[in-house]
Amino acid sequence: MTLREIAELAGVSPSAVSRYLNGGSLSAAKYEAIDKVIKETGYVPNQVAHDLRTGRVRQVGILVPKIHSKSVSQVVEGAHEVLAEAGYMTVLGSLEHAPDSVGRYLDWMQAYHMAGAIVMAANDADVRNGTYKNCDIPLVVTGQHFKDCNCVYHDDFNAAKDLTKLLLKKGRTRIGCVSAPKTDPAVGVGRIEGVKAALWEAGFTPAPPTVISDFHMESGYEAMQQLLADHPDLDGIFCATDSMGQGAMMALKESGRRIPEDVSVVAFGNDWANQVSSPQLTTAELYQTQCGRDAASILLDILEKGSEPSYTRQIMLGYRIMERGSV
Amino acid sequence: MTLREIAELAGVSPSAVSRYLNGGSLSAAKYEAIDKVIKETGYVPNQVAHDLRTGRVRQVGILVPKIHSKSVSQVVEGAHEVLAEAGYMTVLGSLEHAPDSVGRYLDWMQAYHMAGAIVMAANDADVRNGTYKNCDIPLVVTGQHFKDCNCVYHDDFNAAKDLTKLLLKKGRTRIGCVSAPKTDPAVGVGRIEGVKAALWEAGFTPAPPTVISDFHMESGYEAMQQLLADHPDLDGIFCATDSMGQGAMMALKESGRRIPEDVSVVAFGNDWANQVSSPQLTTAELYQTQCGRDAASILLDILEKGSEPSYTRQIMLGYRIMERGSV
DNA sequence: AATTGTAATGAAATCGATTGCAAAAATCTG
DNA sequence: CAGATTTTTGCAATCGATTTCATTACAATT
Repeated sequence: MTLREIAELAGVSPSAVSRYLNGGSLSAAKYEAIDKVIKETGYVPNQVAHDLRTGRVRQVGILVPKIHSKSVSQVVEGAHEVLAEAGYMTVLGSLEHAPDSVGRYLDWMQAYHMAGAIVMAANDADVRNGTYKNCDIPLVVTGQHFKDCNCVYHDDFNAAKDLTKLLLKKGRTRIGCVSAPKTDPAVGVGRIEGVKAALWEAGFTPAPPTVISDFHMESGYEAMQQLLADHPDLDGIFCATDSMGQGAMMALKESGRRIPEDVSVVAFGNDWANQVSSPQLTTAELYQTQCGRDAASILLDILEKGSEPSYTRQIMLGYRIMERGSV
Repeated sequence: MTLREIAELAGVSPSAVSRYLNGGSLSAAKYEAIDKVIKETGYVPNQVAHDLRTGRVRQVGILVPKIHSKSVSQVVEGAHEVLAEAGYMTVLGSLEHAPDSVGRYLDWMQAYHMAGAIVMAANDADVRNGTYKNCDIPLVVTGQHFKDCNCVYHDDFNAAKDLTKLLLKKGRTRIGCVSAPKTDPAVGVGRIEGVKAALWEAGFTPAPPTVISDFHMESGYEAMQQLLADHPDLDGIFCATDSMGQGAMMALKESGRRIPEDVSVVAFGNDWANQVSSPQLTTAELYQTQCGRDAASILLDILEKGSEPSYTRQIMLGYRIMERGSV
């Protein structure tokens, strides 16, 4: 069923049908005739032809490091919510099985003339080699702060600082860290900087002993064992993510230490698992869903309100400390 | 930059450029000339125009009840993996903020002439009112079994039966259930049927006391309290999902019962939280990622191999019982 | 009744690719 | 080397919409 066929059936010109669909001056008689034919035939306009002619594609790409992860799925959910509301489709691109394909995905999205894209920046390598710059659709980066680039990110620094202050307030003075790979600037670097800042302000000058782990619970478990082997007297542990925090708690309990009597533990993410572990794990909650919503809103601002695209918008989101039994 | 401009710059006809892009007889000299111009200008063919002309859109829609959920994100991940590999984009549609819009999404996907769609059927209302039937792009339904419909689903019945047999093997004879709403045929009905079948075969004729809960931990907690109020002597609890299982364990512990000494608990889903709770929760793991992969593969079979579309394919996936401390 | 302004109408061009077809060029026969 | 065969080539039509523009119809004004 094409627009032309509808026009013939209704005895009008194609232009009239187009005006029926998109609004334009049309006599009541013709309107009715077209309406009737369309209802009868169940005609649906070909969106591809529409998009080609108008040059506007109501699709937004979202690039993520992987899909099945709490923070990622929350950001996607937030973005989808806002985009769907505004009539845009969300097109997914995951880097999990093709880690170096940010450029390929962006090319693809440009080829489709998509309205814009949201990029969850897991690492900043692509920013350094300029993948984002020479892209002629509007982009918003999430989870990481970059100069000259629309972005929505979390206050990892202060959240980590507050968690550390909480450890100090509980009388902990020998703090150790289970960190994440440095390739992730926000998680692997920013959070540890927050810890250091809190310790520095409290007068503890040497940097805290830190072991780098790779996000998983098992790896957090091993990292904790290593920390304990080198520094058996630690009494406060900062973990960069919840799963590593849970792994660390396992190692601590296994070593005979009591939480929080002997050691306090804090982590990051507010996963629901933290409520079922014993003790419950104290964490900082980041507003991931809001992050996705805000990224989408920025995009819509650029697309719909036609606001200055060269002006870069940056949004830093807050956090919430969830104090639980582990401190 | 359009194909025509490239043709002019290279001094050839548009057809030649098209042949360069899509493969077709072309002299070496012309090939080189076009290649040079394309490399210099960074030309990317307009995919929308391509799709309009060929009538083939390399996009597949995936309809989900919500995005941020373990099982959903796993299915999406599996589907995306297979689709991306085959050169298709994954377009997301979530029903969370527009519960009744399965039809609207399908219309949208048809308007875009997408290659196909994967539908995670959270409830079967849409099947009953035929939303899926009068859709002229190929569909694959996941998570639920339907006649005359491509689908990939789990063996909820036997998984639940095996979990129940495990309870029986541990000497539990007074079994209670925390179930899910009946609007979800697989989770809310199929799993309980499995429990009943196991009990029946073991000679326990009366149906087990069952309270319906709505998936969340809090609601599982309340359901368990109610079960205990009505049947204080229960010694084995079957929960239809992990989160409800964790809620149930909380209620049991709070009532002073010891797990697994006084009561055994089993649930469904193998969430990682089950490893950090104490005791660790025994569950059945379903292969959600595989479910997504299989759904995508069925679609690709229909699209690429052009296999009989009227022939419906049905795949039932297995499961794995993860026995842990809660039994 | 003549004039002016506004609303309605459809023919034709356009978006940016692909493709059938006939003509031209190159290659292969004997 | 003429003739048959195959490979290259570009013109023009096409996919299914939108949109400009010139024209017609109609109502309002003087």
